[in-house]
Amino acid sequence: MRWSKAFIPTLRDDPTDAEAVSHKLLIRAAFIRQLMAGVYTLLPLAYRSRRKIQQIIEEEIDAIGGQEFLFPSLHPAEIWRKTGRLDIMGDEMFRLFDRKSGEIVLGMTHEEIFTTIATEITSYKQLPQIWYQIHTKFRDEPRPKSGLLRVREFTMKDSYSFDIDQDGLDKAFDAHYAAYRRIFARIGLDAVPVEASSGAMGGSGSVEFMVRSAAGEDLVAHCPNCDYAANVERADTQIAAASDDAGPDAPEQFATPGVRTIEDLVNFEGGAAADRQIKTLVFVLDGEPTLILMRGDHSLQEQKLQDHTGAIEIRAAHSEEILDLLGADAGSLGAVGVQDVPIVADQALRGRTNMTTGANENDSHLRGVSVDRDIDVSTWGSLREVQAGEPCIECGEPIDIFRAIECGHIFKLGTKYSEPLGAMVLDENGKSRALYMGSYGIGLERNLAAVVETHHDDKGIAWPVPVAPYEAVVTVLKLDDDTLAAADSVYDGLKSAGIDVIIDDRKERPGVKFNDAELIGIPYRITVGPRGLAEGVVEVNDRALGDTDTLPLSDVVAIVIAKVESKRT
RNA sequence: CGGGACGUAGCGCAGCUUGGUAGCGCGCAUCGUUCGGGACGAUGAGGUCGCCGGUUCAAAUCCGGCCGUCCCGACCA
Repeated sequence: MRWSKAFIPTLRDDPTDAEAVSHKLLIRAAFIRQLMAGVYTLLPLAYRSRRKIQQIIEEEIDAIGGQEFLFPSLHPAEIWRKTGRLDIMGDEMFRLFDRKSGEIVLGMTHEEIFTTIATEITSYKQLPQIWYQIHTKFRDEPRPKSGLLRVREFTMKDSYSFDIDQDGLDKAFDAHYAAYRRIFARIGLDAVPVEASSGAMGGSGSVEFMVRSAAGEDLVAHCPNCDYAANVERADTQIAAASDDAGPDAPEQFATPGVRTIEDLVNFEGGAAADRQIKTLVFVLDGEPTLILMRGDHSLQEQKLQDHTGAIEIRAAHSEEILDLLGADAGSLGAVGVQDVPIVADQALRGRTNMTTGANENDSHLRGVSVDRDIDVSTWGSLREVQAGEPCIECGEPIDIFRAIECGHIFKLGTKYSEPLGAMVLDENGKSRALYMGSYGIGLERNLAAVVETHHDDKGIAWPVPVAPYEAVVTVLKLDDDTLAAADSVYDGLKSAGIDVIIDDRKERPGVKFNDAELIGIPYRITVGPRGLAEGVVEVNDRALGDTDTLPLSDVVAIVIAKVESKRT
């Protein structure tokens, strides 16, 4: 490619709004343009990089026996209704109607649709199968943000495994786990596998691949000692042994004027320490008001509550609903004596005695509450969010928590989709059995942005060679016949060796060319100028290291080829 | 869904308070000088001021509605 003919409209002004670094750089360096909220055009540079990510993914999924398909994005709503996910997905699913008023949805994932073809698997002899596609997904995110990191239309590699039993599923899952580790390593991402919640996907287990980054939207609990890692939506917590005194025979009500928060009650004369308080939250789970009880110093993890209860729609109750239900405002709520409302309690409250909680009367609390004696708990669960510094569930050492970008997610689905959709096969005994399925996803553009988040400096992007839009740029410093001829010989030599190379033949000053190449992040720059040519040399600059070597013109092609090939994965 | 801000040339912005027919920087075009780390001069092209309505002799500016975009929150009662 000749830069003078390429569409690379490099900008030099930053967008005003502070956002993810990758977003700013991808805009400034002419990789992407926004079309509307959460929808982006990939310009040629970005598309080149995305295709390389795609190529790596295809190689690795093919290597574990994957077969590539192309499924439609338009789905009949009916199929989603069959598995119940038309409702579960809610507003996140784009919906439209065709000319016959037929209800259509845009695919946000493809478990149902792949399963329509999987019904054609009829015998255990055809198993196992791994099927995948790389295609567009549509998700009407409530709040798209951070450029390519959270969007409404994006490309996903989604694969699905079909097996006769759990053992087969485990093998397919492990194969994907290994393939994903190779994919992220090749792309240049340091992705940590972590235990995760399965959320709306359902199933028995899942692992997310997390890349540490300040721009990430997920929080990962990680133990530096034993390497335990889990999304905080899922991370287990240790239960500290409590040594409460028995307290009185019955709760005692006492006046607490103006006390509204846990903190207030800690500081109130005759109040209680935070870990001796019961925090009462009101949530509406699928329309049903429910009390959630937490220890005063603990935070509810909503995803854990959702996973525990199986609720689809979950929200905090409004203040009027709370008043209506319990007769008091938030700040004075409690579960003592509450009979007609489900009560979900965190396991940290099990067996606790002599606790303090709200009395369901404004400006009034109860002390001497024994949980087992005084509260009619419906179910117990692990509901609280793990905090940095608390003991690791595996080894007891203090854990740390870091922000991360979810770059891949793999699920064991079991028969959740095959049963309602009738994807059955006959086993060796002629018995009909539902397929065991797994699903496995990687968001390509998010991975592209994650690479930029983790590979940049004050000059711009520094692409790893395997995903760089161009592996090398030949920068021509002066457009005279001799310099151009020398530069063209380098360019042709690299190109014919299969190097992705671009020649910067623009009529620009050298400084502009250097800065643009660095902003865009091309890994190797070969600088060809009259000054060097007089000595028979050119320069090779390494974008990531910042090093510059001076090399004989006659050797430079072979050396750059060797450099590039050593970095390809 | 709640709160806040913004929408003016390809991009980044000023002008609006106090209404009088639109400007700055970058970029773009032409010419000249320069040119191994974001050059300079001259000339020039480019705008339905988000959309609709209202007030007014007159609206980018004031009022109302709508649309769009961004940010914060979505919990700790």
